Amino acid sequence: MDAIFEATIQVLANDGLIRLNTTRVARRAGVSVGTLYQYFPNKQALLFAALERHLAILAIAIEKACDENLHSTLEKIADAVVKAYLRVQMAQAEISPTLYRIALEFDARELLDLAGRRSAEAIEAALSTASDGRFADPGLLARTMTAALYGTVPAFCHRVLSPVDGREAEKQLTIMFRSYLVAQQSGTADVERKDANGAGLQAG
Amino acid sequence: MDAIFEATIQVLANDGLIRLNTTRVARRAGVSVGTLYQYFPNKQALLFAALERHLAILAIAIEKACDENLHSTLEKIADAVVKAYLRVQMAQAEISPTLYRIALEFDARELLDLAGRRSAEAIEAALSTASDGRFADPGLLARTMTAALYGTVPAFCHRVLSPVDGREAEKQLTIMFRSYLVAQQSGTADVERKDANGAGLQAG
Amino acid sequence: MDAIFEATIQVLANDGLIRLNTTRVARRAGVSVGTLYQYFPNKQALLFAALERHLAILAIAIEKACDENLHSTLEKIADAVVKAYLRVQMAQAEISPTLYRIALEFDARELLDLAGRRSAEAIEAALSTASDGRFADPGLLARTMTAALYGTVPAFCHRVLSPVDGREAEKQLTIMFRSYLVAQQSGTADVERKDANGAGLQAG
Amino acid sequence: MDAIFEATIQVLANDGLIRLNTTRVARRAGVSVGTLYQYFPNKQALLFAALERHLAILAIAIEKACDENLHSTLEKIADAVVKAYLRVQMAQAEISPTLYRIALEFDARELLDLAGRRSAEAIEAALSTASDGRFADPGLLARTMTAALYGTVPAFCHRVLSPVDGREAEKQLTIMFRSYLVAQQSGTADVERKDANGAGLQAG
DNA sequence: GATGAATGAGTGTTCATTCAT
DNA sequence: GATGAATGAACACTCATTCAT
Repeated sequence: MDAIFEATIQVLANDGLIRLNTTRVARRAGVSVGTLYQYFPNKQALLFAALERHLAILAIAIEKACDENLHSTLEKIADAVVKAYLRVQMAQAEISPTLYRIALEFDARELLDLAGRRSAEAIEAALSTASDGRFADPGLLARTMTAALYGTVPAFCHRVLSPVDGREAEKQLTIMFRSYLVAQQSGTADVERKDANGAGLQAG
Repeated sequence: MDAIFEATIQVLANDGLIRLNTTRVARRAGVSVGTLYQYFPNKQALLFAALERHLAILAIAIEKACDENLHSTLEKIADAVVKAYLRVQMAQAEISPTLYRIALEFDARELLDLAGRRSAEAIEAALSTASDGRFADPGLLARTMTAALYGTVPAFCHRVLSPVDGREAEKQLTIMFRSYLVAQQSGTADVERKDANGAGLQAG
Repeated sequence: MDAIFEATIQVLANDGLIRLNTTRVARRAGVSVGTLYQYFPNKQALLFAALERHLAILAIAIEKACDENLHSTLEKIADAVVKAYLRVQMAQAEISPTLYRIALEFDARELLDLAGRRSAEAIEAALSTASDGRFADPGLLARTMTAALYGTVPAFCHRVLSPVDGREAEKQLTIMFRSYLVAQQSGTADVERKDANGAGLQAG
Repeated sequence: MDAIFEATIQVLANDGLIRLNTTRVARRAGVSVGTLYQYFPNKQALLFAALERHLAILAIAIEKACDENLHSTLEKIADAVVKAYLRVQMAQAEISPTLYRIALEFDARELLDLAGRRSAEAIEAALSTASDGRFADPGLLARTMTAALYGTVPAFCHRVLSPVDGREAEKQLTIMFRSYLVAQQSGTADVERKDANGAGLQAG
């Protein structure tokens, strides 16, 4: 039932994870607990579904941004990726910290990995076709960027709720990503020279 | 009792946050629940104490790294900060994701803010005395770096457990930080030009 | 569930207030604790409900006695009120002291006030229509009588359990009430002459 | 230790019976729990001691009032007894309801009986020597008066805290007691004629 | 005699899950 | 398929009492 699903999100936003229980979700959805358990085997499944959808929205946004920037410049790619990610996070600011709590509370490694992999692949595709640069290992860069993006933002997004602060975050992150890409491309950093073919961060 | 404290960390590492309850912690510490409650007023206080200690160790490590790199080059500062942060996180890899779960579960904003502020101030001091560069707003850079560091690593550190992966993470993060600092200093990024006096990310 | 309600009364009578706990009540009612908490939000509510019912029975008994004695003589009114009150108390002799313990343990002032007010109003109505007397302030008398009745009996009813002792109590109380009413009506008491318009005891 | 005893009264007045625990009492007395348990075998003994003292003060006050009114008139005896009882209750208004809670909570029948018996005996002595009346059974009257006094007042004294209300209570009770005595003496009440030699209320 | 840290049974309350209707 | 009453294990926390120092 889609109503149950919506109710989960609403309860999460209004009452928080601790006060979320199956009865409350069912009541909000206008059904009985029994019905809820006919659609979701248990509470965890319910929460995972909510997290899964949030991550899917995120991945789709990044994929779209990358698709629209194939054959574009590095600058534009970096800008688009950061902007796309932050747009979604800001729009779901109410629940996204809670969703990350779910990811930690239960072991949602797979879910995070999947979303991370989709994003990293999309970014890699964009970087590989960039009009103004080539990389030894675009996949490494893509995974690192994804890790930084998925890691940095949510941990702080409960502190970056206002549009103003969100804007600042976007600018600084954009600068960081752009300069990272440029640094890796030109190969001027000592460290990079030695380790360009390392595994990098696992995106996810 | 220090045994209670140690037991909390152990239970957190072995059983996870959901399965952590006061009785279990007490039993592991070899004392009774009553004794536990003589040292900690409630469960939250117990968990906050664990988180607080972890964050203090982090902040101290970064402060030390910065103090040792006053009047140093930007490269060395970036290297030292990243290395210091990761050293601590890798050493506490078992529990640090769980500790961050605590921070989300209960509202530990203050604790995080304090640690973030200490780190940002130390980094700012180092950047301000850098031998090879001046910044319009070193505080902004310091806060952004802190945010990126504190945000990126813990969300993924349960995935970056092995020393090998830890090394890779260190390299990529170092490149990112170095190039970010250089980009901000030289002022070549379009975005930066427009927004150099923005407030940036709130570190914490 | 009515079984839960009955069980509360039984546990109160057999084990006393200190040994009454939700689990015991539930077991006695033949249900689980969870079920109990579906009908009563918490322990206090459970106990208040028991007290409330007892007080309602009392108030109804007095109201009925007064209604049946409108336009009757003072003697008959006094007799009827005392008899009605004592009938109920004797019938619930097992639990009524315990119920008063509840009233003291938690703050049940409102509940007591309500029952007292109902009784006082009924008595006032009867006194006002008495065929053989007029009073300056029938409300004052009614409130004082209520206070004396509600106060005197329960504090001692665990000592006045047997029908024999109950009978004695009834006689003495009846004499006291009758003579009080007569004294107030004829105005022969010195004290009364000075204070006939005082506020009297708050019934409840 | 007398300090422990005082502390019990204070904690009872400030924190109430529910929040009274041995540790708190000991701390307030400036001693350790261990010391407390050297003077009182358990918590109940501690509370009984407090109740005992309160009841003793009450009994002494009534005894004194009666002693001063031997060979006096019925009116004066009634006045003196009511006044003496209320004086003590009003003076200890803060704790007396709580003390009665103790009496109900634990089984303090003996303690109450003792105080009641002392009061009843003193009243009987006064009534027996009254200059203006003789009674078939002064002991019965004395016990009934004690029961009414001990019963009526405490149940309502938490509602009759202000001196003003206390005064009103005193007046009405005095009228009731006086007229009761007069009624019994003259033997005009129908009920009384039949039952003058009944056992009456057990004073306590 | 005094101390106070340690004990652990006991309490109120919650909530995921089941299953008879 | 839908319901929601019933379940009962689990948990945070308290406090009377003990006993080694």
